[in-house]
Parts: sequence; C-alpha cells; structure tokens
Amino acid sequence: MSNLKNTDKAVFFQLVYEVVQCIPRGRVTSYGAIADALGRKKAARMVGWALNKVKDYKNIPAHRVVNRKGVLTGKIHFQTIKMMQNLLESEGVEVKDDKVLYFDKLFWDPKESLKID
DNA sequence: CACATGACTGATT
DNA sequence: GAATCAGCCATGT
Repeated sequence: MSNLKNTDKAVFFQLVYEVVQCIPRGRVTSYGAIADALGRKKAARMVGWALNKVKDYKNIPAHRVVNRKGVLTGKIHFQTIKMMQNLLESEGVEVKDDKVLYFDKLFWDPKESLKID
C-alpha cells in the first residue's frame, strides 16, 4: 500500500479494493475519501465504477461505501435493492431512508487510518 | 472522434 | 437548505 503515484486505472482499481477490504466491520466511508486517500480526490466516480464490478461482497464489503452524506446511493447496483441496507444493518449500522445514521460517528477515514501518501 | 452517462463532490445561487 | 453548475474520467454508443 505504498507507491500510490500510479495513474494506471487497473492499479487504481486494485487499490480501491484494498482500501475497501480494510474498512472495519460496522464502519463506513465515502467514495471521495477513498479517492482522496489514493491521491485522486477528483476521481470519486471511478471508485464507484470500481465497486460496480464487485460481485463478492464477502471479500470486498462494497456496502460500507456510501456518498459523502451517508446516503446509500449504490444500493441499486446490488443483487437486490435492499441488500446493501441489510448488510449494513447486519453489522449494526443503522439505516433510515437510505441514509446511514450517525454517519459522522461511523465514518472511517482511509487517509488517517492507513497513513497513505 | 464526439457526445452522453454516472455507486461523486464542492462551490455557487 | 434545495437546486444548479461545473469539474471529474472510465465506458458506452
């Protein structure tokens, strides 16, 4: 998890997956936070695209990634529309109206936690 | 190649 | 604080 100056998309995607795998159970983060931690603050959309290709939620907990407001904007890309919320709730994360409650408190900052540069 | 679209975000109105 | 705009960039047509 070093040498992040790389601009190759395949590497970027790989790093996204590694960061997501580091998200603790019961915690959440945002697309922008991940992109920022990877040195591409403006590439939040690409984080979403990377997660869009994820099918193995057990290996890569994509449900723990929401937008900056804590809204489950990616729910429609799961197998079922309710899967994302169900997965979060099964981990103790409260969700109401497609929004993570106590988002500020549950937010996990990859930049701070992984000390990436 | 041009143009539209989107698991985004920050600034402006 | 909601609506709108503008950057962002991989993908699809």
